[in-house]
Amino acid sequence: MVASGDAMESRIGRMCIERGLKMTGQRRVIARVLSEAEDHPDVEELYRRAVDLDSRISVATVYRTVRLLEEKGILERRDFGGGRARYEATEEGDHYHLIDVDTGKVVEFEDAEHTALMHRIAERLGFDLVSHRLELFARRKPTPPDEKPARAARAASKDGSRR
Amino acid sequence: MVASGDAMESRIGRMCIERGLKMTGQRRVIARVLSEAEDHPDVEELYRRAVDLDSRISVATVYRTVRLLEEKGILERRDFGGGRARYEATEEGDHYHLIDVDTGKVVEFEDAEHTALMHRIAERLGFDLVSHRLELFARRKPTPPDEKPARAARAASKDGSRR
DNA sequence: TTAATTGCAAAAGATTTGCGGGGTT
DNA sequence: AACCCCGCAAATCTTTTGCAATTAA
Repeated sequence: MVASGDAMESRIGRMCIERGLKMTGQRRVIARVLSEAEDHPDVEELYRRAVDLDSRISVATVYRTVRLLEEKGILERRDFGGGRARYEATEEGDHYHLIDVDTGKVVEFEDAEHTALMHRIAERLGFDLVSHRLELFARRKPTPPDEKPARAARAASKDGSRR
Repeated sequence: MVASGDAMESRIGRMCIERGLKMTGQRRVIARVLSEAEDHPDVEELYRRAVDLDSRISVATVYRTVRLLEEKGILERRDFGGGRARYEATEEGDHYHLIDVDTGKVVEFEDAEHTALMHRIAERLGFDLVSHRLELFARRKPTPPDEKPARAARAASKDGSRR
């Protein structure tokens, strides 16, 4: 058989191959879109981005692929309210999301203290923690008129899919 | 007019009256079902329980009522996974949910430390916390063979709606 | 009386699926 | 060649809504 060079394969594309998934053209495209996404797109948005790269892709396939990758642990499904599921690549270490209730922007953050606390709480109740889910809904703090405007938050601000 | 005694009104029924909602027969029934619920039923389940008390109720009305009560702050909508929204009466103080991944049972718990931490985190990111959401998914800890079996957890164990 | 509420069934929005054709291993 | 995957459209599932009839205030 022909040697299949992974050289041009996206990060998620490589993960698919590692897990022995059959790499079709559309999977490669979707994997690339996901690899390049820095936000938390929903299926509609993934579909738009994928079609931009290759028009021979249907929403059904995006749904099927996103589902498959979630089962394989490559993707994680999120619910930020708004009816549609949103996705992001699985990353090392837990991180959480703060949703700006006015703009819909999503800010990611880590907090080891919180993670540890979750384990302690489950423990206290007689359980082993399998996973947990945390979302903060918040409003940007108004800048006090007398102080110099606050600089941008250190955490990355990632917007969601289009409205 | 005839004096309308609240005496036989359910707890949530009284809250509806306080907020000036028009009390129809179906609302009274749904309010009663909600007042008596000790779990986190979804709309289907609420509908079943309501119909048991009065067959002249439609699912549409349950959907409409549950939505109205949520807007009025009387109910809170929950998402424990599984596709359908689930509801519980708003209570004093924040409490959270641990879902047993094997049985679907829901355990409620409070944790002031966690609540405080959430405010601190939002603050740190430059936001005012509006609300937050936390769910633990966990598995009951196996009883070590050498020790006497653990007694029931102190927290109340509430199951969800039927599967 | 008057405006709000209800039932019914149709509509909507998101996601899944059956099927015949096509691509990957 | 064998089996998996794709596109399409129809099907599901949950929740919402238009409309005419009914009811609380």
